[in-house]
Amino acid sequence: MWQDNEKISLAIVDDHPVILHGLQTLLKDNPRIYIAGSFATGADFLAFLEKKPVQIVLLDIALPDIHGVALCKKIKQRFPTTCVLAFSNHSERIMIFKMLQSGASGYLLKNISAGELMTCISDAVNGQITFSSEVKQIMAHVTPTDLNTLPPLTKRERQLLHLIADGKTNNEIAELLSLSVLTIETHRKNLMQKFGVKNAAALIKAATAHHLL
Amino acid sequence: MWQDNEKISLAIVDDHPVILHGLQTLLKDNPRIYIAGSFATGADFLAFLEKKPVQIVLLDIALPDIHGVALCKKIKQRFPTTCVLAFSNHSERIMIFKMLQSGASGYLLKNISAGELMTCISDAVNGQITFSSEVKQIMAHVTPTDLNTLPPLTKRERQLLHLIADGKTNNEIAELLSLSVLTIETHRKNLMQKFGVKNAAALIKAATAHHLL
DNA sequence: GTAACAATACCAGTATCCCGGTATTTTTAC
DNA sequence: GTAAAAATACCGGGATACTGGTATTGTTAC
Repeated sequence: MWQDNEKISLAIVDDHPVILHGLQTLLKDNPRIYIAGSFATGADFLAFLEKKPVQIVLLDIALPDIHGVALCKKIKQRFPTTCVLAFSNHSERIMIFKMLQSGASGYLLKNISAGELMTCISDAVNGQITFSSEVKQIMAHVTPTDLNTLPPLTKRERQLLHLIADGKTNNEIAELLSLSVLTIETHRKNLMQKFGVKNAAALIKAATAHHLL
Repeated sequence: MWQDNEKISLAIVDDHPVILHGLQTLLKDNPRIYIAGSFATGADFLAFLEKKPVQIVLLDIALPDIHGVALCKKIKQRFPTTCVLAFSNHSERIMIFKMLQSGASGYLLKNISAGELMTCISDAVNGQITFSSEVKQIMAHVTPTDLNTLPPLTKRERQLLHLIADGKTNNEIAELLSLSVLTIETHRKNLMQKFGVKNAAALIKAATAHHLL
């Protein structure tokens, strides 16, 4: 258990002023927390960290300059003792695990309650992995889409995916790219194999589910 | 111009505690604003309005009990003088216009700055339609998808859409629904006509763009 | 009750796709 | 520099989809 008399030094990184103020309000009256700073960009926060490390940071994933996953990695590389708590609207399972994989100590959705927020912060500072209740539910419910890990697509395949989605026929695509129709057929075949589907309609649906269109 | 000495009476409806606190913090120090109440559900707010009308309400669109568009209509029906400012994360053009259509005085995205928020509130109270800067941009950029208004689909067509997206062939669908293959072909043909596409792949893409899958 | 629409069904012909292979040439990565 | 991966290309045949019609029978809405 965390027992120190000192306050927990905490930083907030979020480019939404409303969220920023909300978090500050919820946290500033807490006697155990000291808000070391609030930042709207990843660069600002990294620069600050160099001068003044903090114990824990509430990190939005959608930042203007850098993706939350990348920022989290950077933070943990340079400051392994700083706890990163993802604080986001993204409720996709894959996002949660990407953040954890990148060293985050937990994942909170922005609809978290004040009480829960406090619990999660102290859990994280005490070295535990922690989640808001909704996140726990998301993690518990695996959908088939979550499971089927897609083999990586090649550039050509991604390109074809878009053309197929636009309703282009193999012939049209072949002409457009100055390739043999047979080549296009091969690519289309490989795409369907990778997605585990048996026609173009299902291919487009699956690709959409994987945020590839 | 709004000139009254009295403060603007304002309510907030949002089920995210962090957002709620953020708005309160940003607004409570403003001498021109009186926060009449904060609510997490549409029902709570409607009940409150009956007792104590407010001049303006900041309304989240994603509420647990009722959709923002429906709530806005109800508010404007019973209390036409109450200004509704949509306050949301939804950045889709169609959403903006649905809210305006339902009587909203403006649309703000949650990444709004403190200054902008104040400007928008006074604009709305002064009877003007108002938007946060990002919303203005969204409204200015029409995409083809926004324009093509889809003819309404029948029940059967919606059903077929899903089966086609799942990769089912006409034969499979016909068996599944105990219908003639020829009937399925007709439905599929009508679907493609309605969406203005010429094959199943494009159909699924278009349907997805219209949030129908 | 009647007009409009939805749902059903039919047909013939063509276009396109999908499957099962195999195989060569570039590119990329260590 | 060499091994792996990507991109290219080929083939035949069967399956499926798409086009362009028409037409009958429920079902709703005024």
